[in-house]
Amino acid sequence: MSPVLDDRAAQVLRLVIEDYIETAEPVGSRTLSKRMGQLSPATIRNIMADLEDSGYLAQPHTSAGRIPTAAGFRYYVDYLLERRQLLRSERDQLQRTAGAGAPLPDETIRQIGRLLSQLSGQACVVVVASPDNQKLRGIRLLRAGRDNVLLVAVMQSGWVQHRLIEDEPGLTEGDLEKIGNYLDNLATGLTLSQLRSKILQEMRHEKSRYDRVMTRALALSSRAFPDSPAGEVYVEGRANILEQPEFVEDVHNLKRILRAFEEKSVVVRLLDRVLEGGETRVSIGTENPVEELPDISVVASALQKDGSPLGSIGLVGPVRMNYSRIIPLVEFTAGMLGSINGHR
Amino acid sequence: MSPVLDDRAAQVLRLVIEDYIETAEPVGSRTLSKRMGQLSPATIRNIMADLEDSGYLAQPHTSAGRIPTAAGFRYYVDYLLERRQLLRSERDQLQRTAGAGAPLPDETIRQIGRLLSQLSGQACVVVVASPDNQKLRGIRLLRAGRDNVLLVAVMQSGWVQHRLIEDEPGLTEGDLEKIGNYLDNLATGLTLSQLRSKILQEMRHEKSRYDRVMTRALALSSRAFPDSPAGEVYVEGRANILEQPEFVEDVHNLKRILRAFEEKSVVVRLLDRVLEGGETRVSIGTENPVEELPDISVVASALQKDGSPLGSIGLVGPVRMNYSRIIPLVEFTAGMLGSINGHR
DNA sequence: GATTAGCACTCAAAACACGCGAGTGCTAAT
DNA sequence: ATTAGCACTCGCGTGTTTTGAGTGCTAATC
Repeated sequence: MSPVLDDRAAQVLRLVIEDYIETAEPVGSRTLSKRMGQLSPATIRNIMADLEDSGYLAQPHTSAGRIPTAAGFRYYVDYLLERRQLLRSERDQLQRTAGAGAPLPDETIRQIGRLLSQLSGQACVVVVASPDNQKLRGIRLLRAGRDNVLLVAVMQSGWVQHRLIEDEPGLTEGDLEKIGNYLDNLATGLTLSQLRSKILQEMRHEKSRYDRVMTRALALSSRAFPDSPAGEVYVEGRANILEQPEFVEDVHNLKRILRAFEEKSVVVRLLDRVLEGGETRVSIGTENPVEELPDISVVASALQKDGSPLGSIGLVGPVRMNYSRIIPLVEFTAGMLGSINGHR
Repeated sequence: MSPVLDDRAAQVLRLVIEDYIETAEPVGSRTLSKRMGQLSPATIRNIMADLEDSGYLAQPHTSAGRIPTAAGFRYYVDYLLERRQLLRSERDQLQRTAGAGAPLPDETIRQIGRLLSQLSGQACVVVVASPDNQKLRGIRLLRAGRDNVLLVAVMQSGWVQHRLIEDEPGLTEGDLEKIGNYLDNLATGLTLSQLRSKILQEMRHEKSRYDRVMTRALALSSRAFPDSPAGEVYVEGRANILEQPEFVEDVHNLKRILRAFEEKSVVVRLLDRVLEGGETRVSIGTENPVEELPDISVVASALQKDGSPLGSIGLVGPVRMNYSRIIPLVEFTAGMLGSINGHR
C-alpha cells in the first residue's frame, strides 16, 4: 500500500472519484474507458482491481462498478486535487456580502454562511470563537432602569457583548461611573478569561482593603461573567443535506446528522481541530472529530485577525463532496474575513 | 353538515382522532369497537360512514380504515378536546429554564424553545418581535475605539440592542455625552419606529437652527437605525420533524418544510396572525398562514408584557398532532413568559 | 327501529418469480 | 503489456400471486 501510485493508476483513481462526485453512482470500466480514450475497459478493470487491493476503491457488490473509499478520497485530496478557481461572480458575491456590514456583526457572518452554503450546495457551519480569547477594548456600565445595570464589553475586534445584571439597587450615577472606570482600567487589553481570574484575585485583595466601591465593582462583574459563554454557533443551509442522495436514502442517518446540528457542542466539536491548525483542514469521513457522524466530511478554516482566533467556518457534506470547488471556497472566505478585520 | 354531532358520533370521532394521533395509521371499525365496548364493528361502520359524509373522516382507499380530515381535527379542537394538564415536572422544568436568566436574554428564550420542542416532540418556533414596536427605556452612546461609536438602546422589556457606528471621528467625550443625552430625551417612551420618524422630522428642523451637535446626533442615530431590523427568529427541534412518519415518507415534502424553516420570512409569517389575536391560536393544515405548507399545524401564542407584544412562540408539526397536550404547553409557556416580564 | 352477525367484495401491501443488463474476472489472442 | 471474448454474478425493475385488514350490504335479532 505504497502512498504513491503510478501515473495511470492515479489518473484512473481521479476519474473514478470525479465521476462519483457527480453521479453518486458506482462507476464502471466502460465509462472510464470512454472518458480516458486510450485504454480499453479490460485494462481499466485491471487497474481498478489493483486500486481495490490498495484500499482506494471498493465494490458495493460483485457486478457493480467501483466507488472510492475514504482512503481513496484522502489520496485524491492530498495528491491529485486540482483546485478550481472561484468564479469572478462568486468572489464578488462573497466580498459584497462581507463588505456590507460593520466588522463582523452577527448578521453579516450569518449571511456569509448562507451564501457559502448556497454556492457550495453544502451545509455551512460557523462558530464565532468564544470571546474569552479576544482582548477587550473597554468596558462600560449603564444604568438600565431602577434596579438593573447593563454592562457592555467591546472587544478589540469590534465584537460587542452585553450583560444585563439584575437587582443591583442603591448605586448612584456617581458610583456607577467610578465602578465603570475602575473595571475599564482593569480590563483593557486583557482577554475575558484573563479578566475573570484577575477579578477573583482582586476580590481577595480588595476585601481586606475595605474599599466599598471596588468590592462592589468586582462582585458585579463577577456576576456578569460567571462563566465562559460559549461562542455563537450558526448553521446555514441545512436543507442542502437533503439534496444528497446518500443521506436521503437512509432516513436513520439523516436524523442523526440533523440532530447533531442541533447540538451546539457537537457543531463546535466539528470545527474544533481547525482552530489550532490555522490552515484549511479537510476531514474525510471518520477523520472528522465527531465519531457519531462517520460519513460526513468537513472542510474548515479558522478565521483570525492579527493572529488571534475569531472563530471558524466550515462546509459540511457527504464524503462524496466536490473538494476541488469547496476547498478554494472556504479558503477564500476565511482569507477574506481575516483581511477585512485586519484593518486595525 | 351541521356543526354539532350527536354524542355517539362525537365519541367515535374523538376516538378515531386519538387513535390516529398515536399510530398515524388509518383506524378501522374493529379497533374502535374494542375500545368503545358497547357497540359492534358494524354499528361503528355506520357511524363512520355518516362522519365521512359530514366531511370529518376520509378513507385513503376502499378497504382501509378511516383517517380524520382537517375539518375533523378542527371539530375536535373546537368541541371535543380535553386539555391534558401539564405534569408537575414539565411545569417545573419550564419555570426553571425561564427563571434562570435575566429578563429574556436570547439564550434563555432559546433554551425555552428547545425544552418546549423536547416536551412536545415537535419543532418549536420563536419570533422575538422586532423591537420596532417596543418602547425604549433609554439610549446611551459609548466611545468604542478611536473612530467608532457604540449606540446602546434598552427597551422597556429589558431587551437590549446595540449598533456599532463606524467612522465617526472627531467627537469629544463631551460631544458624545451631549449627543447621548439629547437622543435619550428624544427617545425615551417612544417605540423605535416612532423614533425613526421623529428623527427624520427633527433633522429638517435642526438643519435650519444650525445646531452642530444636534444635527450630528440625528445623523448618527439615523445611521444606527437605518431600517427596521427584523426580529430574531429561532427554530429549535427541527429534527423532531423527522420523527413524524407522514413527513419522512415523502422526502419531497420534507425538503419543503425544512427549507421553509431556513427562510426567516416564512417563519415569521407562520406566527404572524397570532400577534394580533392575543389568544393561543391553532392553525390546522391549510388554515396556517403559509400556503406552501398545507400539511402542517401550528399552535402558537403571543408573548406580551403589559399588553405590548414581545414576540410569539409556536409549536409546528403534522396535522396529526397531540393538541390536548400541546395547546396547554404553549399556553402555559406564553403565560409564564408574560408574567416573568411582568415585574415592572 | 336500532343493532348485529354474516358474507362477498375490494384493494394495498407483502411475497415471490423472473428476465434484463451492467459490470466483473479470467483466458487466450494480439 | 494490452485487448477481445466470454461465461458468470447479482441488483433492480417488472409482473404475478397471495394475504389480510377493512368495508358495505343484507338479513336475522333484540
